[in-house]
Amino acid sequence: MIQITLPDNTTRQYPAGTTSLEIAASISEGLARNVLAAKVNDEVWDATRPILTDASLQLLTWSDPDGKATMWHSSAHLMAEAVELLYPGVKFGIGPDIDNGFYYDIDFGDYAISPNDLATIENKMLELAREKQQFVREEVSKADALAYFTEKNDPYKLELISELEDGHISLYRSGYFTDLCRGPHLPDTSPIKAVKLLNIAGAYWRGDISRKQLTRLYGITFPKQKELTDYLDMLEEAKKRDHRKLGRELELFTFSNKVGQGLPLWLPKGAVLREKLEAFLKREQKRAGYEPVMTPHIGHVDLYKTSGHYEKYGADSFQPINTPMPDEQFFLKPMNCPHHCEIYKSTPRSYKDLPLRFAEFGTVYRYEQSGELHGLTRVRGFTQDDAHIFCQPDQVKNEFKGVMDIVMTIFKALNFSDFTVQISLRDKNNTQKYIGSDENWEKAEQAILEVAEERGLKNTVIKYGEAAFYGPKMDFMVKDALGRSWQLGTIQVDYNLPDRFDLEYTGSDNEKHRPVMIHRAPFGSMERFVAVLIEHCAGRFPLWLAPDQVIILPISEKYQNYAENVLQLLNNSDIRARIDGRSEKTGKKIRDAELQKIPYMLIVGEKEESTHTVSVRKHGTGDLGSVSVADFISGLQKEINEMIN
RNA sequence: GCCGAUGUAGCUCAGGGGUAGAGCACUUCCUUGGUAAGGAAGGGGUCACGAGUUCAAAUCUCGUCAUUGGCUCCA
Repeated sequence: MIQITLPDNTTRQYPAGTTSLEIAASISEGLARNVLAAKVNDEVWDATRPILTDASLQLLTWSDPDGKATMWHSSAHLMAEAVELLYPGVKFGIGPDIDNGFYYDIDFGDYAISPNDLATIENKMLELAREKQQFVREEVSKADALAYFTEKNDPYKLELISELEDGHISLYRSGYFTDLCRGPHLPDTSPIKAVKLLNIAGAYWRGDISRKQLTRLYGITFPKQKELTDYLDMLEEAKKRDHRKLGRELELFTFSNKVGQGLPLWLPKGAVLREKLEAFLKREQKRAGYEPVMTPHIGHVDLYKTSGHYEKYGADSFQPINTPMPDEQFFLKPMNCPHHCEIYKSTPRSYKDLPLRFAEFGTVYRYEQSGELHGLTRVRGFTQDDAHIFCQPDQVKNEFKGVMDIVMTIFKALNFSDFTVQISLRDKNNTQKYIGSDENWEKAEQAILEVAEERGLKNTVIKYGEAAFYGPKMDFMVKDALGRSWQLGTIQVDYNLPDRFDLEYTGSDNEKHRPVMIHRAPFGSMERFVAVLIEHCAGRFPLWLAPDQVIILPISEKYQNYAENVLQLLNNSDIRARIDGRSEKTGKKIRDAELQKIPYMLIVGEKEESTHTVSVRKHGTGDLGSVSVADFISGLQKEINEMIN
């Protein structure tokens, strides 16, 4: 007999070799029907795999992330089976589950596959799923595995097997399909009730640009049709929030092929939005002891030779700007740090001067690959809300704390509550690939971890070996409407540039010391931040940011004068407002203002003019009744102050 | 950069070997109105660009450019 410990810490006895599925059945039949996989001693297993020793057991259903992952992984096999039946002879790469579904990389050979074919594959998958095909695990020797896939003529699988260790190879059979696979899988295909193949894309074999490009089919499955419908609705909703679409509709930004790919043009309303964000951060930075600096958009090639960027990125950058002088070259600046290092060097520094915090909204240019450009999130010219802190090693912790406070203030002001923090530390087993002393690394990493702890950050992920060669970092990732994680803010320690630029300060011991440099950008870039913000709030910006905060809607031309009086009062109080003076009915003006997502509409007609009031309508809410202009203004100001102070 | 898809009016799109259509937007006129679309008339397009096939190309073919879904990349 073996002893099984369940999540509630109760234990049960079963004969050795009992499966998780059988254990589930012994608890309740309903549970057994819903079991997709099981966590045995914290390892996800097939629910049909016999348990031979005492173990802790957690039964996994659709509500567990690991249960979903198992179902999607099995769905990838199911799709492969359908594809193999429909397109005999295709070769298979890999087919894992992902955050939202699964994919399979397939070499279709001479078959041409188009989005129109996806429905056929979906139907085949459903047909096969209904057969309740069992997933059967089979442990095989390396020789047998090689023999099987040689016989099947599947070169990609052979390559994968050749790298595996004998004795740790398993195959999974389901229906007509057998795949090299570690598992785990569903007991059978019956939970897969709804299938949607989402798109087709190219993907390099093993992610290697020099190798063959396979066709990647993306899909997702659900145990209920309703869940699929909801998921597809969610994707529709996400499409409506796409910042590229809203950017056009709300007249925030545009692109011109004549100006160039990936070079955004900010329209007046977008510029207001951006300026408000900048002003907000500038105020926070002033409070936190930053000093604004300004640097040019180009820099001499020697600057980037010193920084090391010339060697690393020179060939992939916008190419040098030549001058009438022979051999004189400048580069568009791809980052602000080298310029800021030179500012540091402009005068001798004492430990008493530190920390120094140089801040600049610096516009930089990077020649991103054309296929990578995407709306405002990936562009070739963008403005970083950059700052560089130069400090002593034992000041790192305090500076980190200060930066994190700024990031949190921003997230709070913009209602970003769904974010994660990623801390990237060095690989402790391979310290020689990092620049900087062990002592400083130790100090900085410790400081970052402590600050995260002290600030009570939830959702913190610590990644060892993810640090750049020049220092550990902390990134803030925010989820957008599609559930994609975007990296926004970043705080990064740098031991490299201070060395390369030979930065120094005189310590209390009257000796020269090397300062630590911290790069930080709470927004990341204005472009990316605005893009994520647009999708986050679906274009309904918080009042303090809205390009038009108020629109005045006169009932008819007779009230144009009164509308202008009201506008004047609003403008005098720094409220951004305009009048819709078109010869349209009020209903039409309201509709248009709602579509433009303007926070407040003020309807003015005879009644309002005679009583010096405005009839207030709030976006998305409706009629709020009449108030005096003065009361409206003070109410608005109060609302704004509560948001950003 | 690579693989696939797409490119028709400012926007969203229909059409399709015989020299272009709708809705919204825009202009003008009528209407002067009370909380999500008042009415009429009108202007606007070398159908991305360049070659080729054809009596004839916006439509078919090829190329280029751009957009787009991914991949790779992201100081």
